[in-house]
Amino acid sequence: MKTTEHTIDRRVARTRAALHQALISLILKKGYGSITVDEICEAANVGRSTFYLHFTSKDDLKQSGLSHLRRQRVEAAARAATGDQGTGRLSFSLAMFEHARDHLDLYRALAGSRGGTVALDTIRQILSELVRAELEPAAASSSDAMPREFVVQYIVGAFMAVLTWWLDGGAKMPPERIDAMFRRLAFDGAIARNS
Amino acid sequence: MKTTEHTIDRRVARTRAALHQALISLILKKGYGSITVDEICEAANVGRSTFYLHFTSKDDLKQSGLSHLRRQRVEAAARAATGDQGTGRLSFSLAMFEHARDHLDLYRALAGSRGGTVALDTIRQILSELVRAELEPAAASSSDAMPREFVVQYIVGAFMAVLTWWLDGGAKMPPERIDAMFRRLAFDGAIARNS
DNA sequence: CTGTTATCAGACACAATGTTCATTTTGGCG
DNA sequence: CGCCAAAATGAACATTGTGTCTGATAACAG
Repeated sequence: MKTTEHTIDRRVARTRAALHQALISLILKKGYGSITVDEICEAANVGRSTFYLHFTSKDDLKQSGLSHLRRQRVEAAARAATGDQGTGRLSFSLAMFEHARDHLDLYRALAGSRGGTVALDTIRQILSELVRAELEPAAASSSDAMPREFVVQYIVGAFMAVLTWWLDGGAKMPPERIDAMFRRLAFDGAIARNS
Repeated sequence: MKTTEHTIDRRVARTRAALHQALISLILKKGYGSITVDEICEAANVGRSTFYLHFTSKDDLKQSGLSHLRRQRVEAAARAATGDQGTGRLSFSLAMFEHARDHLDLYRALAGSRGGTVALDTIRQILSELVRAELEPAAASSSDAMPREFVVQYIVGAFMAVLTWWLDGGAKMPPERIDAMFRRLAFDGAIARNS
């Protein structure tokens, strides 16, 4: 036997990369739902049988791409949380906006109004973990019987909506600006009290 | 010719109702994505050719159901806005939670974690219109260059997330309670300021 | 009752999925 | 370089779901 070691054959690396790239470019072009496996293969110049050699379905391909992202985000959050605490809480937010700016196409495919359900749900899940972890120490703050999970869902929902809006609009504002606005609403409330 | 009047043949009414009902019950059972037209027809006891006599596709059936909802919600919002202003702003919120409680199955199918993309997007759209309209008069409040649309997306995103969470958990808390928590976060902020 | 209209079952063409197999490339390594 | 195991290929195939169309049957409205 040669080496099944943990080095990856260049051929599989190229094939997988081509397929991933083809997918996100197709999502941007025509939305996730209507893409067929044939189209992905043609766009990636890969035989259809080869596709099924690596992934079991279109969704599998997508999920595979998302697992990378999950690892990256969790690491980044760990760094942000320990590093500078000057940002107060919600340390994930700025890092996320910046990461999105640096990989615009990827994020537009994943969290843009195109892209469908799967990615959104996964990202939501990742963020929920991060926020939940951040809220953990502040257990005392949620005093009057407000379930912690409620707050988590509220924040993550708001963040995702804002992120999607920013991406769909072309991500023109700088990440710092969006982040500042998001934190402002999260800390001080979104609506001015009437009286 | 008889009458094409505006009265609807009983057979048509029964068929359509059966199909709509079958759809939401199937969504609850196995999620929207994997449902086939065949299954819908069998569940509704309707011939497949008859299905295509009324709707062009699965999505068409879903959209048709949503258009009812849209009309209802817009009317309800109009009533709530003019009626009692005692609730402050965000008058749509309580009405929505109550309506959801009264039609639990429907809402669990549309906004639960099952149900997929189409419904969520439509509901988000409806809510955006309502919030946008409510924010209109308070134009002055968003003083320092915070785009109004940003606030709209933030609020709607947070609301949808909270609604979904409540529904997926079985909608155990009373609407008033959820509503109060939502308003609290929206008005006073979700995170306690550090210092 | 009568004519209109909805429903039905079944057959059809079509598109996409996922599997299998024999054959050809190609990257890794001695 | 030259070997060979692993990867890629294209073609064929069975399967499932879609959407259309037919002629026959049943149910409604007047």
